[in-house]
Amino acid sequence: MRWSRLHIPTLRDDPAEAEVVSHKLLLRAGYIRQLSAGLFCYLYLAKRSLRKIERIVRQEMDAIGAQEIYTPELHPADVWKRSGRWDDIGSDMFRLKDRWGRELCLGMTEEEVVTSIAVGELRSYKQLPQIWYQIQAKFRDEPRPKAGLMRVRRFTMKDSYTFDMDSAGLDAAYAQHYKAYCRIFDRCGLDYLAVDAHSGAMGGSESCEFMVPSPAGEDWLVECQASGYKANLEKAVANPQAPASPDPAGEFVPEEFHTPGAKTIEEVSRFDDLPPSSHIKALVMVLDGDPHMVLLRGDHQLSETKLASETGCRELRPAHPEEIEGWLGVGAGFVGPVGAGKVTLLADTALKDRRNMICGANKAEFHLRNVTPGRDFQTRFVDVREVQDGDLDIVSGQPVRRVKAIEVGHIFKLGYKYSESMGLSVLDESGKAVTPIMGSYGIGIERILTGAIEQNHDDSGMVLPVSIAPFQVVVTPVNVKHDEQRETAEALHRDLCAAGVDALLDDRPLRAGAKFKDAELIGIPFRVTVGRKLSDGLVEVSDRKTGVSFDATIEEIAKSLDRRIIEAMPIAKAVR
RNA sequence: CGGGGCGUGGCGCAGUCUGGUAGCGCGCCUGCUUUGGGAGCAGGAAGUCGGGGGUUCGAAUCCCUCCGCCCCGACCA
Repeated sequence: MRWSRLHIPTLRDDPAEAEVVSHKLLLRAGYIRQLSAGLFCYLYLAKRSLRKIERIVRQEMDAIGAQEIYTPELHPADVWKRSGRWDDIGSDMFRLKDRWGRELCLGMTEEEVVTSIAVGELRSYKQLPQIWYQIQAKFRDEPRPKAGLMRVRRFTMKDSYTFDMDSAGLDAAYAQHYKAYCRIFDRCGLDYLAVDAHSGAMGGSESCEFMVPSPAGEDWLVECQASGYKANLEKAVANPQAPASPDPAGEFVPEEFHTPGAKTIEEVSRFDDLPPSSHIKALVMVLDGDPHMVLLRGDHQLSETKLASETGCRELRPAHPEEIEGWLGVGAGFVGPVGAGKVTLLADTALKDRRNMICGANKAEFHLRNVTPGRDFQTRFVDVREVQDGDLDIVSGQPVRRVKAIEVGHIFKLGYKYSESMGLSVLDESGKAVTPIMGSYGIGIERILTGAIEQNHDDSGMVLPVSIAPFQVVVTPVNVKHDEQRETAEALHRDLCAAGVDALLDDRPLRAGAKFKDAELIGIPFRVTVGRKLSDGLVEVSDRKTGVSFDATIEEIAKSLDRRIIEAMPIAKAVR
């Protein structure tokens, strides 16, 4: 391709609306343009790069025997009603009506559609297992699209679905996907982690997220290097650090003390000289309409995700101030478990075996000291605490740390949720109807590009892995008016393309500096400069990542570049 | 949905407080010079100042209203 004929609108300045690196660079390098909040147009470079990512994904999916299919992005409401998710999913789903008033939605995931196909097609155990996948647009009406391609309302997803006769079959399909995903992310040059994850609205028993550590990420994962433990913060477990001061020994009776104006743990601890870890934090939450008081150690944070999965509730929110007043007769700052009346108590496991703690007295301006869980109030103990930096790993006892990351893939063991609700069944060897067990597996195609940019950039621009860069090589004649330089560059470019190298010819009539800057900005891994050394029969090859350059003769260049590209190509490593 | 910010040629911004008919840098076009790290000179094109309404002799500027975008929070498969 000749750069002079391409539309690659690079910008010198960072667009004002971009905050995160990948967003800035995608705009500046002329990869994307925004159409509206969370909606982006992909220009030529982005499209090329995404196509390369998709190609890797296809190769690895095909390699595990998955079959590529396509289903429409527009779904009739009917299939979603059959699984129950038409009502379960709220305003995240784009819903619309056709001219007859029939309800439709834009697909945000395809379990329902794929299962409905399976219902019509699969009859016999002989047809199983099946792995179906597609690479297709998904739509989510995000409350807040942000950070360029990171969180958008339309994105490209590789989603696959497996159907098996039994859980051993599902385990195998899940393991196959796990391995394929590792190979995909390795080959895309990502530094990633596979973490234990929460299944959320997808349902199912087990799930694993593929996370790319990056400060720009929106998810947290928890990792212990000593034991290799890795989990999404929503699911992570660890032992809390010991309380900052030991509980007072002895059998004391709860006793009120005056704490005027002290509503937060911080403020109350000024009255009692005890650290937050000696306090009980009481949060009034509404779970499916019912009042609950969730008790945590004063220095701990509630994980709403854990609370939801521990209680199995569908809807969860903090109580409004008026509700708290109504149920407990006092404002939020002074509520506590002792004498909480009809409000259901739930305590975090970190409060088990603690004694003589501080908590709200359910009386304005008063707190209680010497409160011992299990003696002064009865409750169920559940793990609803968000893991903190420095907590101790369950297995190794070593500290864990929290890391920000971008989710690029997620694999789920779905179980029977969709096959059962939608009536999928096949006959087994004995002629008995059996409900197949399903799995579902997703990859965010654009997030691979985003993650790669976040992890690979410098002050000059993107430094893309050669496997997903829009071009592998750019051939740059320093001065196109110089006939010999121009002709040599054109010939080189032709030879490279003929040799299977994905090369771009920068034949624009610009000064060399401007061309170098642009090539660096858009992240082409190698540059061949045809310039003054041509009189000695030499051209210069420079490596975008290291900045290192070397001279090569024109005769050798195709071969030596080919070798460099192969060496630089990220390869699938051993499965982690 | 709550809080904050912004909206002026393609991009980045000034001008708004204090009303007087739009400016700077980059980019773009033409010519000449230049040509290995975002060239120089000369000439030029390009703006419903987000939309609508109002106040005023006069509105980018003041008032009302609507829209859009970004950030924080809530939410999130």
